[in-house]
Amino acid sequence: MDSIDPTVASQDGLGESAAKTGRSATGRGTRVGAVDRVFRDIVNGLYEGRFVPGQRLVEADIAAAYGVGRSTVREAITRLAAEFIVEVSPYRGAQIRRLRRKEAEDILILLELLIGLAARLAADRIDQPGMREELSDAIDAVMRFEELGDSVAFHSARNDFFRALVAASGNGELRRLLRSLNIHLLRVQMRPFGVEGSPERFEDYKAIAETILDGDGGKAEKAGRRYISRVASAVGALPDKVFAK
Amino acid sequence: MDSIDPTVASQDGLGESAAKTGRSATGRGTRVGAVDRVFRDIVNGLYEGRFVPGQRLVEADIAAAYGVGRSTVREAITRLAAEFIVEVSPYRGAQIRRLRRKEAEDILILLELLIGLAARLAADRIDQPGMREELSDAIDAVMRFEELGDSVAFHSARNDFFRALVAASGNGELRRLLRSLNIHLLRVQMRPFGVEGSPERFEDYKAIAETILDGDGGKAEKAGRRYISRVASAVGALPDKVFAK
DNA sequence: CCGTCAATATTGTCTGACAATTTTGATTGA
DNA sequence: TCAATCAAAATTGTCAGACAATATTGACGG
Repeated sequence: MDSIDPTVASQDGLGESAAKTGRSATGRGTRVGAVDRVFRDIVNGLYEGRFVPGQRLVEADIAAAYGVGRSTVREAITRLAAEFIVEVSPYRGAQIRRLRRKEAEDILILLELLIGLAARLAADRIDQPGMREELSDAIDAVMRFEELGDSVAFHSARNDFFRALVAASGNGELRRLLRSLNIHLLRVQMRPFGVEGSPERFEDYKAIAETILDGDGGKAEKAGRRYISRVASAVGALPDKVFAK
Repeated sequence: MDSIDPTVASQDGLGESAAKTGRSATGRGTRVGAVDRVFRDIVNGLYEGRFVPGQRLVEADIAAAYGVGRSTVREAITRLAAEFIVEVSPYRGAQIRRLRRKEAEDILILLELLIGLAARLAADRIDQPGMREELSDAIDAVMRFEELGDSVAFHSARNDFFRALVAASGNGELRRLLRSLNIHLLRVQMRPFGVEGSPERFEDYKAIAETILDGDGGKAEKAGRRYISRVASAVGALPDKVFAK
């Protein structure tokens, strides 16, 4: 019954809001079905703290909370599992993945490579119509938070910036790949320890954006990699209790 | 009813054989359930030509063919979709993904980066116990096919080699990431055109293995990247009809 | 406090149902 | 003949209920 701490919250409001926001994974702007609604809301809930790493997802509870059938929940969980957001063990159910230190390190190694690539490709394509403007807007939005502190709005702006960056790279598979790399989890797990809000990061964001806007692929790649490498250092300095196992 | 050409073959034999072979995605050697059986058999079927890119997967047909419920099929398809092996559109079902030229190119760009990384990391860790031997065996198995022509056994040996390579890299996330990059599809779609069997490739395999066994990370990375880059050239030279859209 | 075992909870899967939507095929009009 | 139209059929999306398999819990005795 009441299984866990930050339990599946309000019955309807959340699901509804997610339903309106969402776009289908299928690509076109299709209306979202019940599975999508549940899936999205759990991912969003992760960011909003309604679900936390380690939390168990009991099918019946979720079905009741969202007012959907168990098969729908099951499909949503299957998708979460396929993206490695949850771990499923047979007859023991799903729980939100909690990264071990080694896993976080491994992810960051890959992330460094991929963000570096994204930055380089983006720089090479910056003269594509609309590209420059979009990226420029995105970085401006981020930099506006340099004075202000950490906040939900900041995280959102920074997300948008990286989304724009990856989009600018023009490599669709890269977008997919980054999604299956669990940056979600990394962020959520590290967030309470202020890895990402610190002032020096703004230097990095600025450097990435400027080198890309200059069309300098080599420097952009370096800037991208340096940023992730610094995040990795910060993560490495975190105490054991942040990580699983 | 009878919807497509290479239709879901024999009723029982395939599922059974897959069931015995399989290991669960969960990590441990758990017994596979019905969903796993279907999922695996479709992926294997791809390699064996029983399923081809573009083919439609009708839930009821598959359920009947494997003797499972539709919900089971549905879960299997959800997993296939999450790994981008099939594309699902609402109310129009799933069909095996067929790569466009651009997608294949994008994949190869990423693959070059990731195989390069895998080779470098593997070289750095080659002195880990058992590592050297495993990789050595794997490359020997591959090279044994230099004289003989292309064959199923060769593909299997080469797969084992790369699996060993990635395992040697010690980066678990890299393994996952490579899985969600659709090398499956790339291979299957290109195979009829002999991209991978050609003799020059053996030079590449040898170079990768030797540099890793020497523990030379820099050279290993280069060798890995060069190999993929050559595959990319070959793929680039293929005619349009190989690709979708 | 520790092991044993039954009661309970939860997952894995099947079946059957029905609405929503797409696809197909027949009919009609130009 | 061809194209537009519309009903019939096929297929998917979702739910509910059922039951076996397995894991977890808690009571009991030592």
